[in-house]
Amino acid sequence: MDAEWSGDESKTGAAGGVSSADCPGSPPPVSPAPPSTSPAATGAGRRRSANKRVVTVPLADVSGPRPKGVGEGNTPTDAWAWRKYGQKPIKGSPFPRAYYRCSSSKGCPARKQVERSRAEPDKVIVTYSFEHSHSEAMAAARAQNRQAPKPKPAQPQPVPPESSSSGSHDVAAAATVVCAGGAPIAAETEAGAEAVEVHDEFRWLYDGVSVTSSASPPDVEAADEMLYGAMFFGDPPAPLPDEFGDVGGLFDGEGGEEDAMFAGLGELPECAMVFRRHAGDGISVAGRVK
DNA sequence: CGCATTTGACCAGCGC
DNA sequence: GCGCTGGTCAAATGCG
Repeated sequence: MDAEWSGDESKTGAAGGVSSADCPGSPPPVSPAPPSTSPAATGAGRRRSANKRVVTVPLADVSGPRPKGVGEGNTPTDAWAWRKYGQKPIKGSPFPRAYYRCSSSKGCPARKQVERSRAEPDKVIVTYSFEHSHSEAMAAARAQNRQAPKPKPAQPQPVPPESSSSGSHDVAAAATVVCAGGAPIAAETEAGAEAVEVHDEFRWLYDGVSVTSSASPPDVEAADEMLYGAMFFGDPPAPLPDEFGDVGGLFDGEGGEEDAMFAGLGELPECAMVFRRHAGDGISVAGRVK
């Protein structure tokens, strides 16, 4: 399913089976019964087996014009305020994974991971973990606080926080699953919010690797070019897109492919600050990771 | 001045 | 038991 709580996400190599979590067409039974926000995954207990909800979103949907000024995870449409606290290259995936935590409330355990689907570069996978321990209003207020001063509308879809049942809602529950074809399986009230939310989330994805392989829709490519033309499409002589396009398929396999993938990265001139460090990690993969 | 993002290092879980 | 990978923390830097 698109949204599902996976008890274990061990070394499945990034969003391993997530890719399959596309939109089969069935509405995400986002059961409001989230796994008790166990203390797991809290600093001390870095639990990878923590319950998580995986949501796949088509990049096409998020390739829209991102309002500048909006933080990575601090989206205008998302009532929740997310703060990026880490990013790491995932083995088996050409794309890094970004870690966000709810900044709306101090002790809010809500977290989410955003990564681009390796199988489907035109899709991104958002993994939600834990629920928010505060009301959405709080988040909204906070978010607005920072966005209000912004002269630019930057709000394609001002999702009224009230739309969603306030109170103790977990992002996961509100998580919306959008179909790959761009067909939003809109399920919850925050459907739009979720979809749009990703917009910002994926900024790094674009920055990291403008993967718009041939599989990605033209608009995506255009967006990439527009957004990162100077960074990737303008500087790098090598056709990265194709590279990753192949990579996507290569990854279906595994093992040696990784090397190939990283080898490709190595070709990247100075692609991206994101890769600046990935290069190190990634390249190390050939010999020693981390 | 405050907040968010970025980056490096460290820790812990999981697989072999 | 060892090694690998993922996840989180903390410090530094940049921007609003």
